[in-house]
Amino acid sequence: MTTRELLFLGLLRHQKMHGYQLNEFIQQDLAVCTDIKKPTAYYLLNKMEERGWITQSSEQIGNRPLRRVYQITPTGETTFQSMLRESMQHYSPTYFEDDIPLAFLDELTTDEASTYLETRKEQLLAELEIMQNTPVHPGTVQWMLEHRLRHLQAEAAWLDEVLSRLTLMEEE
Amino acid sequence: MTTRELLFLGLLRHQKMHGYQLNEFIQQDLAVCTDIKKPTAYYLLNKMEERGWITQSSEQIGNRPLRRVYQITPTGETTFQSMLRESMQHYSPTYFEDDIPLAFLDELTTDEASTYLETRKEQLLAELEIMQNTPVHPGTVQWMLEHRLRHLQAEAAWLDEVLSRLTLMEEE
DNA sequence: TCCCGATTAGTCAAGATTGACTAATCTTGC
DNA sequence: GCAAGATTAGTCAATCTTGACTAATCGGGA
Repeated sequence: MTTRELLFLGLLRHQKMHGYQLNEFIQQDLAVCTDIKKPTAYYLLNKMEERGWITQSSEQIGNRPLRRVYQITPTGETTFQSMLRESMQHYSPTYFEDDIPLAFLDELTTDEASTYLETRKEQLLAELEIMQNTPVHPGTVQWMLEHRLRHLQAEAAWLDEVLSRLTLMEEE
Repeated sequence: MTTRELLFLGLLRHQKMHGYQLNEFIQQDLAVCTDIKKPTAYYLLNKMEERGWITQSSEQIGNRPLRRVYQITPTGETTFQSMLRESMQHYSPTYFEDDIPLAFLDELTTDEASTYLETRKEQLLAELEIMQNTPVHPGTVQWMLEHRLRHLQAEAAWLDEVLSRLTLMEEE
């Protein structure tokens, strides 16, 4: 995912941030769109520094441990601009992990399959519920929420169809 | 993705296969649901052998290079059964790489953004076209195709909405 | 005041993934 | 009959990702 680097650059454009802050923001506010783990974040930030897209400096507040503050460079800004345009105009296919078990649906009895898929559906509906009750986020994060909402709805509709087909097969 | 291992086990249940054959099948028939590269496949197959899920044996036909034939073991079959049930009942969230550029949509003029998203839409529609003209696949592969089709349609609808909102903003 | 769990800030080694490469055989067009 | 490209079958080194760990400081209740 090259877009992970785009994300870091985009976040650093508005303000310098330290590693912990970046990780917090990604895990709390951007959980809808990505799931970058902490060590991955530091790895990418180091790489970006080597490439000259950002700089690191150390900062200490009180007796807290030293922390690295990351700041975008002019090169980083240029990179951001071109990566944004590049990624904005390309559709990249998404693979659904859940498709693979689906390929072996016929190894289970229709009855057993239905039970499992009902469980899955409940989880899906729970997530839909959460999303629909999420307070409106400012700016473009809201767009991502809506995007995700649409896909979740498509997924729910699809699951319903699979389940009803299974029921039909069961009756035969 | 643990489901990649499920996939290999599922494929080997019906017939022993050699590495090349597995890779061919995944790239040609399962391109809708995954994109496992060749070295990843061999890596996973080796790991699965170490765990005792499959066995390797060498085979030579004519003067062709030696090839490894993979075969599922009883342990592998048990693993398949439990992995299938496990994965079938859990919904796992999908992240869309395209969401990240979307987060910085407001860094572009509405005009420029529209142009890029139109390009993206064309690629999406081209893929939709291909999928709708794909001949019906046998068995459950067809289900995956339909699943993907639904998500592509949701994506197209979403893109349309973003584009129309951008147009509204442009008029203000 | 002092102890314990939460928070802060990160590291490390192990595991997963892939682009680029190798090296043999086949095939087909002349 | 043979040279050039396609196909077969796989390897290797580099890169990316993460679970589990470390080690300090802070906050609040007994």
